[in-house]
Amino acid sequence: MSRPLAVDRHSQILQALEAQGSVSVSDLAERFNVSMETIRRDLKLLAEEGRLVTVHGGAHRLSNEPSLSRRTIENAEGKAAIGRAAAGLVEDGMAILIDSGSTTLALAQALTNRSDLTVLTNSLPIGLLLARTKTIKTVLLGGEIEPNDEAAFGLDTLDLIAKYRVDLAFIGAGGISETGQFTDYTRLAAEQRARMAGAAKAAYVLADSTKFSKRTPVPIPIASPIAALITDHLPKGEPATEAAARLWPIRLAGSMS
Amino acid sequence: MSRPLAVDRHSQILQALEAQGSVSVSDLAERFNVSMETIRRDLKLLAEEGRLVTVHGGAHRLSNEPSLSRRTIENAEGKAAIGRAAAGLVEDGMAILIDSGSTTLALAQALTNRSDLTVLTNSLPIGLLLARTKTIKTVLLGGEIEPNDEAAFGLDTLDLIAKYRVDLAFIGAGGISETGQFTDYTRLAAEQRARMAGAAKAAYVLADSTKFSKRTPVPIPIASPIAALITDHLPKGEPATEAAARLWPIRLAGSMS
DNA sequence: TCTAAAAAGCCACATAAAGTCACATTAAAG
DNA sequence: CTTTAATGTGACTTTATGTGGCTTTTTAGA
Repeated sequence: MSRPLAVDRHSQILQALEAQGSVSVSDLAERFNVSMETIRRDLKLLAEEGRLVTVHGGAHRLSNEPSLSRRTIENAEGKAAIGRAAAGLVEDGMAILIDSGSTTLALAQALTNRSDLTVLTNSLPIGLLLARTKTIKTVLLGGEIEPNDEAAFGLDTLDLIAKYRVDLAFIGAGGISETGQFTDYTRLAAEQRARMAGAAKAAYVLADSTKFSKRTPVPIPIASPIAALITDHLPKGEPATEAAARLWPIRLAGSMS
Repeated sequence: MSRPLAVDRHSQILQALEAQGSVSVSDLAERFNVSMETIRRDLKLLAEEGRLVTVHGGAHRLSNEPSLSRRTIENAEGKAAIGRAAAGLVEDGMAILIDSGSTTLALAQALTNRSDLTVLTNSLPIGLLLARTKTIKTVLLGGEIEPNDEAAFGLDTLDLIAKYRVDLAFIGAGGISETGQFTDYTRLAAEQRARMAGAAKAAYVLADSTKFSKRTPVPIPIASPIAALITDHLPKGEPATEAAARLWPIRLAGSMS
């Protein structure tokens, strides 16, 4: 008795997944006349290759993962405190620029009860949040959307930044290096954040305490000195903490309720 | 006896939430033939992931914004049918432009299981939806955000549109005049939609049947002839229906389930 | 405004489907 | 004929769902 090829089954599983979005172990076992165990082994294999995600009872396509919302949870309290502190710097009538990221999203949240502001941002969640207040004029800096950040990056975004001049800019960062420099994941993102800082009369960097122990590859080439680094607290013993404290003025956000 | 996948239920709950704004535990329990307790556990899980908020008796969207969501409900089935029909025109590898609006949002929804597409849009919900697929490259046409439309309009948006050339454009409309012309609420929006149509090799207008009885002040100055008007059905007796049928090729979207 | 019935939520426990792992079996390859 | 990779089997564990008792919230009537 000849045995059907396993690879055929694998490609058919992927095809079914493409068509239906999800598949169940029991259905597949019946369809291919193999045991559920075999199907499970198939799915496990394909999952290790990163071609699907297994769930109880079957598997579904990768996608629709709440990448941003999960990050939002990390040190949510500290970020909220930073957001409130940063919001305190914003005066009525100002035009400000808010970078993408979970910490800057906390700032946007803190601004929702304000009015008579113009906010520029490249972040979709921030844009949506502020536009819905209907009291804050919101400008979205368009461009190619980076799914993980849920924000726009690219040539178009850089072009748009260059067209505006704002009072304040609030910039995020991927991490802080041992030398106290702000760093980012990609060359493009680093450059874009630097340009954002350059478009404002005063630029603040928002980075919560977890950033001091994160290293990302690209330094953000900030041209003009920043007004302050706003953070929730300074982790002791980190080389990044002391280096940053020597380089930038630091504002601590009281992380009370 | 095999059990249906829980993840499918979860995504359907989220989808229902997207369309209706809120869902009730008892309705969902009946719809999926599971106990209310199971639904509660689902909602609790999704709430912990930050994808909805639970309330007594059910759940609703976070950031609940009525202006768009209410419109979304109006003739939701017809719009979904239009979305599916329009999605059928989109081939792999294409670059397309999707205008803002509830009807075009239905198109975006129908495209979420596709890949190898580039989509340009000025709508924040559409941009967010498609970017999260991670398989569709999404470009957001930035500009000033109009809160009611949750989309970008303005000089910046027009500039960005001019920089791109796409295969297909799908345009919305505020209403249809007695002479069969598409109309809009503001001069700017009308101009912008016309430019969008002009940026594509072929432009389709998506307008559901309720639009034939709506009159909005500004005609959309479409320069090149559109490829077709896609609608769910043609209301009888409306002067706009007959006028539009004389002016544009019409595609009817079968509004089956 | 107060109060009682109804609806919804919560929790602990029961159960069946799904998953895991070790081992047996079988077909293909050398 | 032996080796190897794939698949099946059965014992056991984990997960998902349902059920019933009890608490909380909502609603409606006095």
